[in-house]
Amino acid sequence: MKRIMTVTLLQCEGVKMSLFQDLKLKRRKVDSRCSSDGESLAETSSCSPDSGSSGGETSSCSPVQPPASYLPSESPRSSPNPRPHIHERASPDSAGGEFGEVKSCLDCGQDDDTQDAHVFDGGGRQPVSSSAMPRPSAADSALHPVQKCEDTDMPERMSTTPPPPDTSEHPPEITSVSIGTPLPPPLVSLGPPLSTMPHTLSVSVAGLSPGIVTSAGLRCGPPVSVAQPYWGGGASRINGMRPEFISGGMVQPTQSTNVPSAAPADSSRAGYSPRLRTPTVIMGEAGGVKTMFWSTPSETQTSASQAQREVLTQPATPCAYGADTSDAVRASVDGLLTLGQDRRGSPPQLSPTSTLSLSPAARSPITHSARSPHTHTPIARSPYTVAPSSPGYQVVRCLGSPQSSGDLQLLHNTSYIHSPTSVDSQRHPSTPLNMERLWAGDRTQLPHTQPDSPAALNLSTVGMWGARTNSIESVVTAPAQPTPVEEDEEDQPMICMICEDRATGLHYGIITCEGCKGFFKRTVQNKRVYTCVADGDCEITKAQRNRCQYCRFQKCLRQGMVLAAVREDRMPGGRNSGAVYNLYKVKYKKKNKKNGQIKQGGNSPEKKMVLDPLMMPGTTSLTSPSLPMPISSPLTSPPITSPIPSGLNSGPILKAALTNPSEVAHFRQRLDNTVSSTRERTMPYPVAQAMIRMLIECDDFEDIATLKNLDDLLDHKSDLSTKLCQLGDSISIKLVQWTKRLPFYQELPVEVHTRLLTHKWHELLVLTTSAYQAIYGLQKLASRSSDGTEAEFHQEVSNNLCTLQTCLNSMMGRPITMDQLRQEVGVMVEKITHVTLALRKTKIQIEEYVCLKVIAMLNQTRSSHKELEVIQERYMNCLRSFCETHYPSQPTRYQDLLVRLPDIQAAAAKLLETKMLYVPFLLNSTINR
DNA sequence: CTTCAAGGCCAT
DNA sequence: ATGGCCTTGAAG
Repeated sequence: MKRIMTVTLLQCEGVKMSLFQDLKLKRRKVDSRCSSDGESLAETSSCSPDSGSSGGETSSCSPVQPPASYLPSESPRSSPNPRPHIHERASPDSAGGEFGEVKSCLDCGQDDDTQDAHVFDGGGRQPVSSSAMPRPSAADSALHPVQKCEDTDMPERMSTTPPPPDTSEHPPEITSVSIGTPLPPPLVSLGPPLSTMPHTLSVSVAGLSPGIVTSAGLRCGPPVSVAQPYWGGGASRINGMRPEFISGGMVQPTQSTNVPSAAPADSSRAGYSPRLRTPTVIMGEAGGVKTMFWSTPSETQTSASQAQREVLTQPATPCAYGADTSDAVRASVDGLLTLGQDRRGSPPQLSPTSTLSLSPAARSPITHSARSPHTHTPIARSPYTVAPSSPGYQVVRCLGSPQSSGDLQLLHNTSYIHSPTSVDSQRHPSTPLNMERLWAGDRTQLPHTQPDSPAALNLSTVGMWGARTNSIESVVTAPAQPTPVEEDEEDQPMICMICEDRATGLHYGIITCEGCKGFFKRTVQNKRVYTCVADGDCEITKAQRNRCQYCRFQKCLRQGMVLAAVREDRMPGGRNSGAVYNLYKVKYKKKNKKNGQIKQGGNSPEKKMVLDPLMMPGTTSLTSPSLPMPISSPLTSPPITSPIPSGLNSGPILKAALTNPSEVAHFRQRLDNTVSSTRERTMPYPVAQAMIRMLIECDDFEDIATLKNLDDLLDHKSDLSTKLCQLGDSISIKLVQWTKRLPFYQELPVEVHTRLLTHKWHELLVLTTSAYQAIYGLQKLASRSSDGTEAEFHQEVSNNLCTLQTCLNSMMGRPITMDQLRQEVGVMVEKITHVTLALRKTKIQIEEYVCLKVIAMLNQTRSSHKELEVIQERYMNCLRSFCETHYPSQPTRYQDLLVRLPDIQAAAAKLLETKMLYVPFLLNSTINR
């Protein structure tokens, strides 16, 4: 409680809520443990009737059945305060919302809903509500990091916003970066030193005019000078944001040679001339709002410093976080976007080379000529696009939330679904399921890592849904010929994916009947143990489903039913936590026949199932109006002959199951016929190899994953906030540089890159650092084998915490107890370690890492962007090609890698939550010590 | 408000 | 033990 109170002083509602949720979660975990224990006890003491069953229950156990647990139905419900469902893993999005959640004006606190619309509306337009956007001048900012309030002239400033720069001559550049990292409340308990982790780390990386390799010196923005004051009671925070969160080139360049951005700390003193108006990138997270955006030069700096000036002069408020912070963020965005970066409308005339030669990117050992922009595969011409029906595509589509961990598992399982015939589809040899071990916690025998926590879910279902979507899309894209399936989709009953009985909805992740739903629930709740008297491949149909519980349950798992969806606390009603529910939540999205027509001109009504919260229409790239030509069209290749990865797509079947049960068998047959042809659609390895090579060249792996100035960071005698600012600068700069070097950089508008980095930078961070640890960490720990066991995990976590403790002790100059550490960063370290170990176990290669990184970045959470999908598919195909070529004996390697993305998201979310961005770097950097 | 996926009830 | 039907309650 004390903690809550303390934090409340610093937080706005969003943050407070987060903390409360956190506490509730912890409480719930305790409860769950109790419940579990109680259940176990009950287990051993009685041979249970069904849960909550009052009468008529026999006490007979199921075959070879140990006593099943029995939790009196009234036990959890009799509680006056039933345990609420806590979202185990708050998604980054849900944590604080996106820009759209910003409610009030940065300066006056007035509501300003109008800002939402133009945050990322393509750029180039003047935000109607931009009057709220402070527009500091770069020079002012540089000279007067803290200035008086001048918010009264805001409207005027806005009205005088210069027109968008001529992008044909000077395309927007990413040269200035800020990382906003609001002080994490939990850090309060770690004491002042850590609390000096600045809200915002900023850096301006100036660039000269295109084509000129400039002094890419970095300037660590105001953070250094203003960091400290802002922590004291938040007096100097404006809306919870440190002023420097808006930054821009501010200082005169002190040199004209390249300054290695690899050492931002060293180069941070280098400044830039105000005349070198460069775009600003603001990246970070404030009050739950992730921020990262950049803008064109002049305005950026002007608005940045202006904003900073005003931010600094805002009256202190005890409620400095949350929406207000978001205001600042959005205000900045507005201001930045005011500059007009609509490259969509006016394609950049400059070569990417000239663009890339700007800023610190120029210091890259990689010459841009080596990555000629001309080698970029045009979006619309890429012949190597992954069909939305592909497993990887579906997997990634489902990665919107960090909770989607286990969801991908079905990618492996679906091979079963892919079986040739109706009968075969249910009968298959499989690894025997040891249910005793399963209930004891051994989830390894589950169809590829079905998660055992609510936070990690089974994606299989999602994948199938996605496939179904594809199927629907296939129909949709043939507007003139709506199929019968489409026509009476709504009237058709659903069929159970387990027994083909009439389904009643989505249960525990898949479409099932009430019977299979109940069966699965009882089995899990009571931890029943079944055995099969035959050979474990009994056919499960409506008529025979009760003949073999073992095979029925096995099929439940195989088809993707999620263990974690069965609530431990038996809380009725409501929705599952996002951690569980989002993974398989599906929605029908009916588009208005007239207004919601398919972009491509489809005339038929579209009934589309999308994954929520991704809310991605999931349409194929062909539906993108911006694409001059179709990429891979279901029209040209009917649904059934479309590239369906072998054994990995049950979409058509599910689609049929949901819409027209009579077609199920037919679909199965047709699916089977196409299985053999899927490989032929794989991207030729030489092509993939070339593309991967380009990615590797883009990625200065070690540079981005480690700290060059670790010793300096660990020296507590120097200003910690400065060092952290520098670290933040370094991170953001490297990410921006990486983005700009990407082969497809020019294929997307700047605002899209902005959005991507805004939402993904922390995931990229986790992936990079974890992959680095996975690849190089073990080399340093030669004695340790990577067996992926629990013991190894705990050992690794423990080691990492020790490492952190040592580092923090050194950084802060005072001891931090392990308890403190565990409390504040324990979960985060665990999650990161989990990712690291998983990647290590897979023995991830750098080729795979670079592909994953791009895939992760391009993964969309809410909106749909066809170009992104196309590019993402391209690299997914690359990855698959690489995996298939180099690891033919590991048919699931591709999926194994993709399934790490949800874990990465989860870890990244936690990283954001703790705001201790330096942690993974500390862990990485110590590898070499 | 509606939706819908949880859990519960209880006849079989 | 099963499964049809009901209640619940978070999410939208």
